[in-house]
Amino acid sequence: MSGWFGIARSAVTAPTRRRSDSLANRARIVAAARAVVTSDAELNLHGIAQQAGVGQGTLYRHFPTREDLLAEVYHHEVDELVAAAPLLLAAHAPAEALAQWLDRVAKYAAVKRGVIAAVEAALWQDLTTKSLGPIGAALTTLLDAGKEAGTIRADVDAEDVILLLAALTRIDRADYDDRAQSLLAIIAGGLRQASTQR
Amino acid sequence: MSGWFGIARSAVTAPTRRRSDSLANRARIVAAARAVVTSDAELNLHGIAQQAGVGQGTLYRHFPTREDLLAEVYHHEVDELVAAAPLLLAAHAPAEALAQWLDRVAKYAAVKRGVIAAVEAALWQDLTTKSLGPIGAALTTLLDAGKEAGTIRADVDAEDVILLLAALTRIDRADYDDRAQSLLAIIAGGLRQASTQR
DNA sequence: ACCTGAACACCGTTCAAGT
DNA sequence: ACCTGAACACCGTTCAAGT
Repeated sequence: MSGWFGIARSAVTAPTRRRSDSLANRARIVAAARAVVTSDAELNLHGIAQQAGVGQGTLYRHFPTREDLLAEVYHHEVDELVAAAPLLLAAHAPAEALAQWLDRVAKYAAVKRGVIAAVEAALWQDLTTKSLGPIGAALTTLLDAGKEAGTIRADVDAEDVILLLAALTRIDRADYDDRAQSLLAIIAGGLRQASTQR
Repeated sequence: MSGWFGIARSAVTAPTRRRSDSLANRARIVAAARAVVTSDAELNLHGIAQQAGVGQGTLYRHFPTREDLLAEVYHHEVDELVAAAPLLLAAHAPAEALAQWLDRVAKYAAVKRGVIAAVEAALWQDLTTKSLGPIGAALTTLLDAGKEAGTIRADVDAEDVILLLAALTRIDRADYDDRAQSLLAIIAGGLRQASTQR
């Protein structure tokens, strides 16, 4: 279910058998990063390496960019979002399914701001590869269904939505709930095809 | 015309008479920053100080944060945007005026990405002061007119729009024109009150 | 009153040496 | 094959000394 689209999550794990210390280090790095991100905020790479008890070089070997690390930390959250798309589509009309999916993204983002960063990271990672990545694919599914139904604008794509979603990151923690809802309402509304209008 | 709303642009220029070398330094710093921003990108503060021929401390004295500096560099652009709002409102229906104003923002952003950063900076600067700043005021004027006419959602405000506009910064230079238009269409559409719909 | 620039702190990145 | 950690580069920020 989580591998709903056949895209490799991380090319870092090579086909060759890996040494056990390497795997252990990788796990400790991810655990340390998750702890930092979950607690308050701001992960700095030196600190992560130290808390994980590995050298900086080791961190780099496993995760060349901060995005790679974040993507791994939010592995599960991303999977859940990806899995939710077809389920929502089965239960609701496309435009409504999309709105609910966006809502779910906002909920994740409320708990952990990094989720959005990870969502972005997942996209940027793959943008060079021309493929959009699992999150992009999930979004595309939702958008396409709506376009076919005539309730979503034909001239928008997943990248548009992800770019706009990045705004959630900048909201002040204090008034996140209200403002996130505002932004999502604007985005969801803007994606709708005003077929009955005018 | 530019001071259409009685908000001081910069509190750095104190009421007391300033020394001429101070003024000259300030001008040179702004000129250097403008040159850097206009040419390609990435302004680093050490470099600006060096190109301006002043010490780092001097740069700091004049512009405590990078945002302060950017805001000054884009002084004129911000003024023009602010001045455009009432003119557009006089010539078009509110929702249309808003759409055109957003379009103008995108045009500025196309030439110089920093404009958006400055727009954001201008807002963030003043967010602590509770006032929204000139750009926020201009946007509020546009939104309010639309709300009164019943063509703009009543539950959105200037900060929502500015948060979403920040997405323009992240667009790849290569496909800026197309994608900026997409994003603006979504934003403008999402701000509209779907009064005739449903 | 304002300026200079050495110095500090922080953080991402690399690489020679180790096992 | 993988790891370590000193070292480098970069950049924002501060501050003692100068005029």
